[in-house]
Amino acid sequence: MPNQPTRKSDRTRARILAAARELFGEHGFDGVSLRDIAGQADADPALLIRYFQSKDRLFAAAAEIDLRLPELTGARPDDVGCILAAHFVETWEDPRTGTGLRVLLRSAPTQKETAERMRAIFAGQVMPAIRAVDRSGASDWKAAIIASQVLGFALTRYILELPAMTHMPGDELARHLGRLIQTILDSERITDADP
Amino acid sequence: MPNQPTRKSDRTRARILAAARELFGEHGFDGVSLRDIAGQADADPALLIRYFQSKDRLFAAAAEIDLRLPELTGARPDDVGCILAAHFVETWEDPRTGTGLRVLLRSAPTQKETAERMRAIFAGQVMPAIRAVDRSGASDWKAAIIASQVLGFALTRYILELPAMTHMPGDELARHLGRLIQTILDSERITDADP
DNA sequence: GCGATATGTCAACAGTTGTTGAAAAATGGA
DNA sequence: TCCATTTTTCAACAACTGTTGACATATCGC
Repeated sequence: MPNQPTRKSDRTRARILAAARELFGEHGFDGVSLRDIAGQADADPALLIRYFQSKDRLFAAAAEIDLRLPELTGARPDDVGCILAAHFVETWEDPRTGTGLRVLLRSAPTQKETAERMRAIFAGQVMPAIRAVDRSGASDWKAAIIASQVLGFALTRYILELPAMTHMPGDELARHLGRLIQTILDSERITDADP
Repeated sequence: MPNQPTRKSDRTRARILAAARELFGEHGFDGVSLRDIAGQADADPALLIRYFQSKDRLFAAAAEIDLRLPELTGARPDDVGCILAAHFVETWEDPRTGTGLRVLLRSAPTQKETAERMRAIFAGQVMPAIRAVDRSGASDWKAAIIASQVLGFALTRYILELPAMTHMPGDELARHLGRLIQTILDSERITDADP
């Protein structure tokens, strides 16, 4: 039976992937061995290779994400910051999507390929979304600063876990971030003459 | 001769430390082996242990930093954001201080003790500095958000190296960041009634 | 029952890691 | 020169890594 709707191995494959996402998200690529993942998934280390070919490919599968940024073209310009911030908090708090993001952000600083993937996500998903709502000619620096804000919030709250950040309720966090994003979107390019 | 002004070994010790700072800052704790550092410092791997006892202690020595935040009590309130931002860019761009910061931020996501050290720096250096210039009762969340902004800038520019961030001139970066920090300092606490 | 295929287990490989202790070389004062 | 101390080198250790291939077990149509 080559391709039945649900094969026996698909469930263990999913178990392995779930364990990998959880451990990679908490300790990063180098902090987790295949035997660690195999132990958590109740599987043999050789199976991980059988199903995912290599540790890198397993990590790549665990780090697969889609930002699913909301459509912004129809939104009121003053609401864009709020919308983006709310979407950010939702995506990071929901384990189904947040775990993958944690995997990515946790390992990107020490894994060159992961950093490259984040750059690709920025160029392919974040920049187009900002361009769609920014009528000023050069919106690239706005996208970059917004990305730095969002990643700064994520880093301090979910990765470094600064107490002042983890203690903040999600909706308050969203309002702060929304305000800041809106500030960037509304601002003009800073020139040398600016104080 | 027990304690001459400059002993022979002090120079190789310094060479080892410099190599460690450079490599740890670029690849993180797990991405660098003692043999890598020894190779770069033209020394024997055993020497690193002899001088620093263990890899963890060597890393700790390489990650030793002091933010040296400027005295803000006398500054005009409207200038604080600009002052902090300028100090931030200087500290990160200067290799003497920037390398140590890179070591810290690169490894903090995967090294629990390094993350703990960053939390300590935040509590011991950043929060007091913000408290000194903020007259509103609760300035802790302001300090947390400012830290997230600063770390977001550092992460995207020096660690992930988003092109839109690395291409930005230092002074432009400082002006953007200064504006944002000032916005946070001037803002009031957000309540549920806030749109 | 049989045989084929899919699934899981086991032991072992070659390489790298941090760390150690003993031996060798360099250094400088007597 | 010889001696004592500092500085460096060398070889090896035990543990862990990703990965492999051979073997065992289960599953299911017939």
